[in-house]
Amino acid sequence: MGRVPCCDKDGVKKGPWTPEEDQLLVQYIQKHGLGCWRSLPKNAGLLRCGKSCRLRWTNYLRPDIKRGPFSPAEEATIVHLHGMLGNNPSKTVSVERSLYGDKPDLGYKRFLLILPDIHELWAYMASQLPGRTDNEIKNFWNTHLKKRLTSIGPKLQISQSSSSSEPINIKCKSPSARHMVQWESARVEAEARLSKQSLLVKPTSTAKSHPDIFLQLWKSEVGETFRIIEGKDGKTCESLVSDTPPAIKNESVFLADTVSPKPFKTNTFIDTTQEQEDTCKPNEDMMTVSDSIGSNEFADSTDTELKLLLDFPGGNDLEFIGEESEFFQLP
DNA sequence: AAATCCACCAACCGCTATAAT
DNA sequence: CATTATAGCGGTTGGTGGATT
Repeated sequence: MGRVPCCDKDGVKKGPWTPEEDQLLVQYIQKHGLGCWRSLPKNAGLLRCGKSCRLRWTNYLRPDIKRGPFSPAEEATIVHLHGMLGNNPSKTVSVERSLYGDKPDLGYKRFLLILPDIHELWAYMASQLPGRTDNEIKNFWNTHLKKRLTSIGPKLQISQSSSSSEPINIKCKSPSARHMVQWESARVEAEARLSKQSLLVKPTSTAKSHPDIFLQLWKSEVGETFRIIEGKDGKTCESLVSDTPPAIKNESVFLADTVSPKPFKTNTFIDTTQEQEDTCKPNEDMMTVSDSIGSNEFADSTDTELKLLLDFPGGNDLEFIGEESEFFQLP
């Protein structure tokens, strides 16, 4: 029963590929096209397993791969997506909303507008950066961007007193950097809270089968801050969603303008003491809400050192997303 | 000049979902 | 339906080359 083995493990070469092996692989694929990786090594005269051939082709030999350094725009995209999504592979967004019993409302759909349908982070980033592979992006993040973000950490002025119970004061001049830090803080915090709650609350069958962390986020305080946002004209988010398909890009940009400032303030204080005490009060606001930031504030960026990494043309955090229509497909 | 350190990145590993038998 | 291979993913490792001591 089942399939025959893909290749016998004995006699399979490992390690770096030689130019001769590359040539054999490329020539074979050019002649026969992409097909069964299992039979490819034998047919191409390679002493490699099919998996190794596939990886070599996917990550290095593919003709549409863009080599060379990442452009600032590519860097910014990676940083921004990583800031929004993190790199936890468990953050799977399911499109099968019917699984959840309670039907998500329109506000939730809007919430998801800025959270693309991610199944795999690096693969998704690769899909947003034509010519780049997930492996390349992952390497670039691990060796360059993570380090740079760490090194500029002090410039974000995320100060924390000696007591861990003191509030974390985020003072970041760049609106986009602020937005990213704020979102990441909220996301991490919400995850921590959900994690704590999952330990405190008896697991139910429905809770166990709740794989969508974004739905949980939406139902948490973070989502709350999105749900209760008032638009510029005083309407709520939900009320802004029409039944007819909107001009997605414009609406989403507007969403970014209205949503990002409201839940957070310029100096966002996240009271960790309060957080520890409030783990069983999911409905209380955990964010200090202020109206001190509006879309106008996006014009006052002076944080040039962060700008390259974190900002986008036009000063709108999510404007770059507008270039990719895939972002705005409703789940 | 030799030894050591460090950054980079290709390749591997282990895992999961899906497809084939 | 059960079993097993395959494809594809994120995380990690290890070789290589340049920089520093």
